[in-house]
Amino acid sequence: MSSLPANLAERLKAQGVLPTAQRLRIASLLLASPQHLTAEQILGRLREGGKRVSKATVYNTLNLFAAKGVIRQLAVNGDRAWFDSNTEPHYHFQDVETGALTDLAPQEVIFDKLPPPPPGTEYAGVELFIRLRRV
Amino acid sequence: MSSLPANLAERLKAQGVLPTAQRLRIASLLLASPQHLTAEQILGRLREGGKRVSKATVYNTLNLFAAKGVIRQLAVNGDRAWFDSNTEPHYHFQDVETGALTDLAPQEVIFDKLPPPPPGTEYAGVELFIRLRRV
DNA sequence: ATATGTGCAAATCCTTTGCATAGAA
DNA sequence: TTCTATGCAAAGGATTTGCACATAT
Repeated sequence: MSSLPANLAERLKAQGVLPTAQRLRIASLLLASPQHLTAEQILGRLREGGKRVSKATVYNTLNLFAAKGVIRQLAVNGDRAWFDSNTEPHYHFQDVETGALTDLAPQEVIFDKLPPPPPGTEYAGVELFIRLRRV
Repeated sequence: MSSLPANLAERLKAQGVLPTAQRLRIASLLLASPQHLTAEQILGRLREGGKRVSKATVYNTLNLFAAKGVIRQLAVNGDRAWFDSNTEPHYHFQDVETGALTDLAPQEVIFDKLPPPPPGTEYAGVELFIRLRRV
């Protein structure tokens, strides 16, 4: 419904990103479906696919995409960053052991009460992680 | 109300932590009040106070404390870990720019609906970060 | 005694950066 | 051309680890 490869270049341009070959490769990989990938995973998959992309470009591109709102960067585990292809408001389950993330549709979480932003501030986003342990 | 220095050794023992001199120093610093500190901040304050503690011991101790439930480790910003002296259920405001954390009392957030844990899993905790931007 | 903790420096892991080359406008 | 992107290797910063010495039971 959103980003067929053919539209990708347009989509990137619309979000202020010059659509180069490497950026299109990274975008088509990550935006193919709702998913959470690390930089290393993305680099690995590109190289499996025979694509030549440097680690620096992967990081540069992911940071650029996150800054332009093409993807969302999740800082969950402290150790490494996860990049989420879903930029719509939503929440996450997180496996305590592996750190793996699963999307939660926004309607699965309803807040009855949230604190107002303190004076001089405004909401910039709500991050909700429900940690799960296997039993 | 909770951990006067005199009780600290008992408290650590009760939670399965051998109360050594370094551990007591770190505990009395961090548990003195509800706060969020990084490992580097803790190391710095101990050394300002003329205490001799190695970086490795600070990290070892913080990890041990977190594993034993003496403190809570927050993985928010991706770059460095924050250690929270408050182990009671509660949530956080987070400054988007600095990453600084502020406690939210649990009664300030009320969930009307939360998803059930998927089969084979159970809740291990709920992390809620409300990101704030200065205006 | 015997197990556990501590300190130091080196090692590791993720991410960023400097700089020369390649590509886009 | 002129500006921006890419690749490579080196640098950077937080955290962990190996090992000898010190401390706890």
